[in-house]
Amino acid sequence: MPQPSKRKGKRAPTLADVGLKAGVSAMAVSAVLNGSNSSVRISEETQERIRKAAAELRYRPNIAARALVNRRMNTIGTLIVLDGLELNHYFLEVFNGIIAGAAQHNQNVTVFTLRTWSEAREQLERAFDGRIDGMILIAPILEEEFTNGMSADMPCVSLHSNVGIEGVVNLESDEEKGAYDMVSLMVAKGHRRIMHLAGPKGLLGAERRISGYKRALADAGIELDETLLKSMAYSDEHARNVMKKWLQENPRDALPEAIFCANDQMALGCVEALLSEGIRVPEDVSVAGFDDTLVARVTVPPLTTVRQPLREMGVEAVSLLLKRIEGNEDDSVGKTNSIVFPTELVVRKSVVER
Amino acid sequence: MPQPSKRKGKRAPTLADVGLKAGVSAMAVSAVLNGSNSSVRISEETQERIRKAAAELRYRPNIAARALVNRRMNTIGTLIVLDGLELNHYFLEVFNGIIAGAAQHNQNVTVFTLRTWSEAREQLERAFDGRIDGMILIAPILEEEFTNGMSADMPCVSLHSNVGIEGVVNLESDEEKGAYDMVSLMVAKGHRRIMHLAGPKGLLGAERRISGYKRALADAGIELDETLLKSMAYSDEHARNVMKKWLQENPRDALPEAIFCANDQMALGCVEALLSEGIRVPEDVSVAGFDDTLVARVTVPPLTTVRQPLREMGVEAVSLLLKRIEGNEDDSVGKTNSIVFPTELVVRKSVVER
DNA sequence: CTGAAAGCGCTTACAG
DNA sequence: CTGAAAGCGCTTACAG
Repeated sequence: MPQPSKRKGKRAPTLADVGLKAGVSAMAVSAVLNGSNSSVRISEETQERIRKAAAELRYRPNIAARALVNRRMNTIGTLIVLDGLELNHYFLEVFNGIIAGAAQHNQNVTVFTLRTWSEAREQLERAFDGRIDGMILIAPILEEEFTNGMSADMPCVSLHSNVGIEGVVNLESDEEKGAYDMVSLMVAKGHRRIMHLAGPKGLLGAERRISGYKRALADAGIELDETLLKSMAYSDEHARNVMKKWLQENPRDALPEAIFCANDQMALGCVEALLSEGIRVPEDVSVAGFDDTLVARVTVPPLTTVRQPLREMGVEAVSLLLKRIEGNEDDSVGKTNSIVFPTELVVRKSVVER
Repeated sequence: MPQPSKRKGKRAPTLADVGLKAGVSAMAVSAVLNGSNSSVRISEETQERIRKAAAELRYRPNIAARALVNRRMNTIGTLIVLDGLELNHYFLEVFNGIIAGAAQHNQNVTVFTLRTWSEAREQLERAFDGRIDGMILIAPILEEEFTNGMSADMPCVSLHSNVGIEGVVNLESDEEKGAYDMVSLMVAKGHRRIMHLAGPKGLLGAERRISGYKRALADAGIELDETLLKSMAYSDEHARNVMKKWLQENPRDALPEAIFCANDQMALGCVEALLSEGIRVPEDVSVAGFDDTLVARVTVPPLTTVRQPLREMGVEAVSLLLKRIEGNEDDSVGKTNSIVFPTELVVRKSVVER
C-alpha cells in the first residue's frame, strides 16, 4: 500500500536553478558538478562560477531523478528475518561488516526484514522496484522452488545460505573444520564423553558442525553416543531448556565431560542450566561455543569458541554484490558459486584440561 | 563521488507496457494499481484486465520515478556513529525498535554512519537528496552552531540527544530518576560507601545519572565523597582500566561497598577488574549497571540495572518522524520538543544486602 | 467516466 | 567547446 503524500516546504534548488544563477545551461552544471565520462569541456572560470552558484544555493542533486535515468540507486539492501523481534549477535557482526563495506564503496544500505523466510520471494519482488540495486540475503533458509530464476533481474549475494541458489554467490565458512578443531581440542584436553548441542536439523550450517563433531570423535577412536547429540533451534533459551531437561532425566554421573554448543548463545544457555544445578564451568564440565560473537568475551568464564570472520564476510559480500550489479564478475566466482572463509579456534577459559 | 553506471539486463515492464497489454492508457493502470485519491472510476472488468496484465508482466512500480513526482521515498534514515567500528548494544536495541516501527508504517530504513558527530551536518546534507524523507539521529553529540536551521528542510527526530535542536523532537528517558532509584536501592540494602563510575563529562545523559546519584546520597544523608565519583567514556574498557588503577592506588579497606556504573558495558569492565584482584561480586562488593541491554542478562552474576525502554523509544521515534514528515504534528510535541520515557529498576543478583 | 499532456530533476546522445 | 531536445517511469491536473 503506497502512501503518496507530498512533503511540505519549498522546492529544493535544481540544476536549472543553478544554471540560471551561473548563466549556463542545466546540462553544463550537471557536467561540472557530477562530472561524468562525458566529453564536455568547460572553461575553468565557468566551472568556478558554476560551483560558486551551486554552493550559494546549497544545491544537492536529487537522487531519485538521477536514479531514474541511471537505473542505479547506489544503495544495497539486506534481507534478514527478525525472529521473535530480536536481532541477534550473528546479525550484529555481519551487519557491521556490510555497513563498513558499503561505506567504502559509497553505497547506502537499507534493511528489509521478514518474519519468516517464506515471505522472501515476495519481499524481494517488492524491494527490487528501483530503490536498491542488489540484495544481501543474510542466513536465508529458502525452498528450492522459490529460488528459480531469482537472480535474473535481482542481483543477490547470500551469507550462510541453506541452499545453493542459481546465480547467487554464497559466502560461508569452514564450519566442519571449525567443529572438528574444537572437538579435537576437547579430546586433546583429555575429554572423551563429549556432548554436542546442535543447531536445527536440516540446516546446512548445523549439519556441518555435526559432521565435524562426528569426524573428530571418529578420528579419536571415540564411539558416537547418540544420547549426547541433541538438535534444537539456535537460541540460548532452547539450549537452556534442553540442558535442564537432560540434567533432570539423567543421573549426575552420566554428565558429559565437555559440551560443544553450535553457537555462543546456546553455550550461554547451557552454562546457565548447568549453573542452576550447581554444576560449575569449567571446573566440573567444559563448555565451548561457536561464532565468537560479543557474548563470548563477556561471559564468566570467557568462552572458548570458534571464530568465523563474520565482519570480513559482510565486507566481502558487499564487494561481490557490487561486481554482480555492475556485471563484471570474476569468472572464478561465477563458477564456484560459493566462497568459504577459514574458521579459527579461539581459546579462552571455558574448556580446560580434564 | 557518484558512480553512475547502468545496470545491465532487460528493461523492467512499465505502466505503459501494462497499459498496452490491457488495451488502456498508462494512467488507467496507475489509477488501478496504485489507486490513489484520484476521482478516476474504472469499470470492474477493465480493472480486472489491468490487474491480470500487470501480474503476467510481473509489473512492479518504479519507486524512483514515483519518488520524483511525489517527493516521498517512504524510507527513513538513521544516523549513528560507529565508534571503533563497533555497533554497541544500545544501538542494537534502539535499531530493533526503529525497524519494527518502520515495518508497521510500510517504510524502509537506511543506515548512515559517521566516524564522529562533527561530520553530521555534512552527512545530513548528503542524505537529504531525495533518498530519505526524514532522519533519526541516534544519540547525537552536536555543537549548537551545527544545528542552526537544520530541521528546516530536513525532518529529524533525535534519541538521547546531547543538545536541544530547534524543531527536532528529542526522545529521552528519565535517567535522573533511574540513577536516583538505583542508588536509593543500594542505600536501602545497607550500603553507604557508594562509588559512581560515570559517563563522559558534559554529556547530558551522564550528567543526569550523576545528579540522580548525588540526590539519592543527599536524601540518605550521606556526604558525597568526590574520590568515589569518576568520569570516563562509556565503555567496558575504560571502566576496567579506571577500576584497576583505583584498586592499585587505594588500600583494600577503602573499597566501596557498592558501585553504580553509568551503563551495563561499564559494569562489565568493572566486574572484570574487581575479579582480577580477587574481589567477588556481589559477595564483596555490589555492582549495578544502566540500560538493561543484552549483556545484563548474561553476566555472572546477572546485573541489577536500570531499564530504559530503548526498543519502544525506537518505535515511537519512527512514528513521530512520520508525523513530522507529513506535516501534521501534534501541537503538544511541537511545544515541548522533548518526550521523556520512564525508567525502571531491574533487580537481579549483582546488588545484595550488605 | 476515460485519455492526452505536462512535469518531477536529472543525464545522455545529438546538433550547432 | 557549448546548448536544445528527448527520455527515464511515474502522477497530477486538465480536457474531452
